[in-house]
Amino acid sequence: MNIGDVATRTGLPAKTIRYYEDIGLIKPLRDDNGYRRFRDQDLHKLNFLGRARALGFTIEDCRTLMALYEDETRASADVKKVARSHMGQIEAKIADLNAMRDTLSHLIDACAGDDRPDCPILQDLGGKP
Amino acid sequence: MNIGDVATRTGLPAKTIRYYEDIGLIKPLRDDNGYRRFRDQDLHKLNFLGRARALGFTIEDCRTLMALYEDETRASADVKKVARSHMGQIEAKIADLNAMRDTLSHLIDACAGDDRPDCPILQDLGGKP
DNA sequence: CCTTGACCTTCCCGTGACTGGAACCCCCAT
DNA sequence: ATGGGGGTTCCAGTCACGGGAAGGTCAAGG
Repeated sequence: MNIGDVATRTGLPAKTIRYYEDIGLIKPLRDDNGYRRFRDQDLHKLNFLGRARALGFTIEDCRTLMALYEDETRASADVKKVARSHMGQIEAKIADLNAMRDTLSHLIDACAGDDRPDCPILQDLGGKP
Repeated sequence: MNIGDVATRTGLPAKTIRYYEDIGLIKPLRDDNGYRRFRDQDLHKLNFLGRARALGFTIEDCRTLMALYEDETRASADVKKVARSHMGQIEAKIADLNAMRDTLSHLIDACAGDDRPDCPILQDLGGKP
C-alpha cells in the first residue's frame, strides 16, 4: 500500500506519516521506485499512534507506549504509570484553563459591549487600581 | 530603569521583555551605553501584557488589546469581541481535554497496574475489538 | 589601577508536532 | 507527447519564548 491509501485508511495526513518515519516510529519498506510500501503492521502502528495522539500523549509517550505494546513481557504497571502521569498533566491544564475561563467570564459579563470606551476588561488588564 | 529591575518588577523574564521589544509591543529608550531604559509607560505596558498572557490571550490578541487600550475612542464592543472569541477557544480546549481525561480515567481504572502484561489501555490503543 | 562579578548587549539554535511549498520523479491514460 | 495525479526530498515556518555563546559596561574592593 502507498502512502495515500494509508493516509485515507488511518485518517492521518501523509505529511504526518512521513514525519513518523523520520523520527523512527514506523519503518515502512521501499519499492524499487523509492515509494514507501506499508504492511499491515505499519497500518496497525499508525492507528495506534493516531489513537494515542488523540488522547493527547506526546510523541515520546507514544514511543514508550508502542514499545510496551510490543513487549509481551511488559508489566501493566508501567503502562498505567505513563497514563497516569499524562492524566496529571491534562488535569493541570484543565485547571489552568478553568481559571482563565472563570476570570474571562466575569470580565465579559461586566463589559457593556457597546460603542462607549469604558471597559472593565481593559481596566483589569491595565491593573485596575 | 534597566531590564533586570523591570524583570523583577513585572515578573517577566528579561528574555521575554526583549522579545516583546523585538516584535514591536514595547519601545523602550536606549542609554548611551546601549542599555534599554524603561519608562513608567513601558512598565505599565509590560504589566498589561503579563496579565493578558496569563489569561491565555495570544500575542496577536495582546497587540490588538493594547491598541484598544490606548485608543480613547474605542468601542467596548470591540474588546468584548476579542475576549469572547478567546473564551470560545478556551472552552473548546477544555472540552477536548475533558473528553481525553474521561477516556483516560476509564482506561486507567480498568488497568490492574501490576506486573502482568494484560492492559486495557494498550488494548484500546491497539484497536481492541 | 586592576580585577572581579554582576549586569547588559546581540545573535543563533532548539523546542513540539507538524504544515506548506518548491522542485523534481513515476506511472497511466488519452 | 502530454496531462494529471500520484510519489520523493528538502527547506522554511509555526508559537512564544529559553539556552547559551561571545563580548561590552559598570560599581565595588584590593
